[in-house]
Amino acid sequence: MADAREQTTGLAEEIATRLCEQVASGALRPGQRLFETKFATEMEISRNTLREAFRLLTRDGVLRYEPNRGVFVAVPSMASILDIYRARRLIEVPALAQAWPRHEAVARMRLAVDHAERMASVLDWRAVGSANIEFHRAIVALTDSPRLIAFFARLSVELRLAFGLLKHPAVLHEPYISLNRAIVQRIEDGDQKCAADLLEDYLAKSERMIMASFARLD
Amino acid sequence: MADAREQTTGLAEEIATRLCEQVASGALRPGQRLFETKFATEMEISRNTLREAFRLLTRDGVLRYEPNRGVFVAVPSMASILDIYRARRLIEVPALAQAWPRHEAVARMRLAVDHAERMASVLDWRAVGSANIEFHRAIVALTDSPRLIAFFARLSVELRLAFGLLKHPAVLHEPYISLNRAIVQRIEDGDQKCAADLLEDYLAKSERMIMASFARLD
DNA sequence: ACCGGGAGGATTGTTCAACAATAATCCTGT
DNA sequence: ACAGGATTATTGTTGAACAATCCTCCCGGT
Repeated sequence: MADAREQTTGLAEEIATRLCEQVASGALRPGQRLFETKFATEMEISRNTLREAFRLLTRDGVLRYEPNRGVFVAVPSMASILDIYRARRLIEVPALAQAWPRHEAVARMRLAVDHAERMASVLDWRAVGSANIEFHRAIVALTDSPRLIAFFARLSVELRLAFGLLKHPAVLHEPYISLNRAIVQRIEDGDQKCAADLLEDYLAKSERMIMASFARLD
Repeated sequence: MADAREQTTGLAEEIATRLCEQVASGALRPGQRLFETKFATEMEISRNTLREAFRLLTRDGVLRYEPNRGVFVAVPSMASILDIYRARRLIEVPALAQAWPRHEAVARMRLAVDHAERMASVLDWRAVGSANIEFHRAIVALTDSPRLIAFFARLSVELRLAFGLLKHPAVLHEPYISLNRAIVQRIEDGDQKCAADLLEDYLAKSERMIMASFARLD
């Protein structure tokens, strides 16, 4: 979502991606109410344009409308986490299983892992989380399917939202770097089957972990 | 997309679904330009509200923005058809393979097949097409996954758009009714594996057919 | 006849101001 | 303490305005 786009596409979309980034980065917290007038003046745009941006993000599941009360940052639930992981399994595993080892997205995967490792060495765990998500986007990019890629982009924004809800200790992201490294290694070696199996493990482990963190919340 | 929603959700969304229905029903043809002032006055809403609706539908892939020229009804290409069928396979086949035979969506599948047959007997082929798509939505509903269901709803709108582009002979929809009947029968009998195989055949056949029709166009 | 280049009109992009409708808050009288 | 009504804040929707951009068509030069 919050990636390559823009140009002259229009102010509303630009605002939408900016808001999306703020949500993903944690500047806007889940459940927070977004007042139209306040944000419009802050971002120096008109209320109408802001409303267009809100509509966009509502469609993406980043924001939530309440009929006559306004928009709020979406708050992820256990049910939504389960749903997201289910969809992830459905998309990512076949994507990896049918991967062409010399697809350009493999390089993206490698870059994402490297970046995650660098960020981990500086203890910037939020950046590690972003890099890990970029890794999985690269996996989906292996399919060359615009619709699957767009769908997954939405899922990943929602996922970042959920991560933002949790406390951010190293344990949330650090263990997965080496797993990702193993996966990309297998793909580069041409062993898609094994890579897909590893990914399945990854997803199971990650899902369990995030659910457990969630349960420890409220 | 153009289904259960509404209530007090807001005028823009209501307009969006109405436009979406018009697109799906063929009242708005692919490639057609949508003038803001014209539609705003016709539908008796303000231009601002209409623009919000446009933004919504752009996100769904129903409309297309061209920077300083306006919005157009999206026109499906061969590439998009291929992409849609790829995503359909990825989602529908596992959905069916893991189906619980007494899931309520099975009844929806049965109803859709019955309806398609009735419409075929009256030679209303557009309605047959809609019923067939409803059948496949019901398949995805077997997953109980809100995100997959929403994603598939988008795909199905795009698909209807593509059908609208084609000439509408019986051959486009009629052969698939009996295939659908066979699939729902297998599910009711608890033979998911066989149902999934049948679905795979269905999709392959349907894709070949639509691609051939497409090639015969321009 | 052909081509370049404005002039003018149409349409979008964005803003602003206004008001009705609804929800939240506060105040008051018991 | 609390029910109920008045007040305020916010959203929902509209209309008008103006700049920016694109399209068309006409005109003049070669």
